[in-house]
Amino acid sequence: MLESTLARNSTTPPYKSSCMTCSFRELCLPVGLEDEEIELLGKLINHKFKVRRGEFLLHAGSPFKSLYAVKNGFFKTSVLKADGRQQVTGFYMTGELLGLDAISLGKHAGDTVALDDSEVCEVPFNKLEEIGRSIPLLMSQFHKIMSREIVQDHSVMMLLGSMRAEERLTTFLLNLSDRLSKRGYSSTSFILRMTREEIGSYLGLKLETVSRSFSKLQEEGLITINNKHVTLNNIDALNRKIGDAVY
Amino acid sequence: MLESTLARNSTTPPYKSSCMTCSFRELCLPVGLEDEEIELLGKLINHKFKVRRGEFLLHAGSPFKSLYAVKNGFFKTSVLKADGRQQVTGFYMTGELLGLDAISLGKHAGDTVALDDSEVCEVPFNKLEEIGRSIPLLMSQFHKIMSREIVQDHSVMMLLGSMRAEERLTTFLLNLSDRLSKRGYSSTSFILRMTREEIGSYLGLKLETVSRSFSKLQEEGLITINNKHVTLNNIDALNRKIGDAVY
DNA sequence: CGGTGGCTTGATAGTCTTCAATACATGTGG
DNA sequence: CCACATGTATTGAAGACTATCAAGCCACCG
Repeated sequence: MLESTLARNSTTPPYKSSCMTCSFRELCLPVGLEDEEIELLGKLINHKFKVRRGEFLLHAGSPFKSLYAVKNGFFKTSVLKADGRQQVTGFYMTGELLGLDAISLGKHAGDTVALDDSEVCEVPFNKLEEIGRSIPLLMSQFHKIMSREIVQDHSVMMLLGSMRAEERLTTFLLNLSDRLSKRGYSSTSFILRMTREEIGSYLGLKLETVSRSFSKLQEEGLITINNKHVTLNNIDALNRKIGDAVY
Repeated sequence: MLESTLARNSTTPPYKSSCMTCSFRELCLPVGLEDEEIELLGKLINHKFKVRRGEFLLHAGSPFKSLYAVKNGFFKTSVLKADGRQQVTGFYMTGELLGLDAISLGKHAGDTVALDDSEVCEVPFNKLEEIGRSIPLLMSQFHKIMSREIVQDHSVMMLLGSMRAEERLTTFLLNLSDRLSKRGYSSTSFILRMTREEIGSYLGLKLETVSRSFSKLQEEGLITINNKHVTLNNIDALNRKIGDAVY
């Protein structure tokens, strides 16, 4: 809190806005904007803060004021089930927007927790809507991002509704691989930031089933798994594994 | 096509716009708008057409140009799975917006089919974004609708990920009941517009399991089911059935 | 009124969960 | 820096739930 207040009050050096210099602007809200427009957007983001591993960014029920763009790091979102346990609804990495589900009810439906030391850019939502009126492309990009969230949720629904354990896990790994490669990381070798239980919660499986499925994929030679370190040995074969899924 | 062209060219009588006279404007895009603003919105909607039971409103892959507000009737949306079969992703009734998932990719991800004789209002999306700039509340309402879609998808994900057959079906029935009552219909007695197979596809179950779950709920005295006609005999008990779901 | 698609119900098989025991990893305090 | 504690992961065996296969029934439409 103190830190951010200081940051806001300190005179900004003759320096491009935060969005302008962000290496991930091609993945985030600024997509397609002119330089001056990105400057404007950057001025919205007067809070930019760190969230350490295990810390909450957002609590269920807290009032909605801002969206949060992930600058770096990794987050999970979860909602509270009737029985008191959490269900993971998504994992978020660099350039992705957190808090979209809160717009409708004016409060956050679930918790958002950092799974790795992270940094986020706070985007006050009323201001985003405000400057969106003068920057049509920004508004369009925002709509595309919301729509993308819906599309992704639909594909998760498809996964949960019609795939079995191994296929779900394979889909999950390929999705991570794809998103990581878009951000300049290896598509074949990466670290899982979440636990087996969190993966299971997201995929509608018990942690033991996740573990067994990992082992099975490894036996088949498709992946190598060592604790949290995964290597995809044959992405084509993994893709075929999903495509062939005939029920 | 011909019909709509005629409609557009014909001189409109001295008459309130379509949204202004629509009895469902409190459920739709006009929520919270002033009369003049609703007039403006109404002018966007120059297409308003019928879709008969079984007919397609939208085809997977077709280019995205408009959203469609359901004026009356009932729709299902579905996406094509890798194995060539369809998975139902949602059911839509009066006042709900169709096509939100197409914004991101510029084309429709799945099919939209009428399950009952229906009527929709076509909302050209570029024009919606355009007049949204001068009507902030319209834009806000649109954002809330998109966000609501995300929230709903998350609750379906929760359902698919952690509930068993009877609980899923109960949740589904209560959801229908709630939405119908908001539209002035009975919350305890209604007709299912979809088949057991479509319900199953949506809930991640086989049609036989849906049928068995219906029978089970009936044996327990919670519902009465007669083909497509359902009566909820004890909504409180049904709610408890979900709330108690401890895994 | 027959046909077709939709629905119900039974028996069996497959998949995932549950319960349980063990092993491993990480991080904290001595 | 090591030891221990706790959280995390693997694996086995038994049980629960849903899918599958199959037969018959029912409703609706032409």
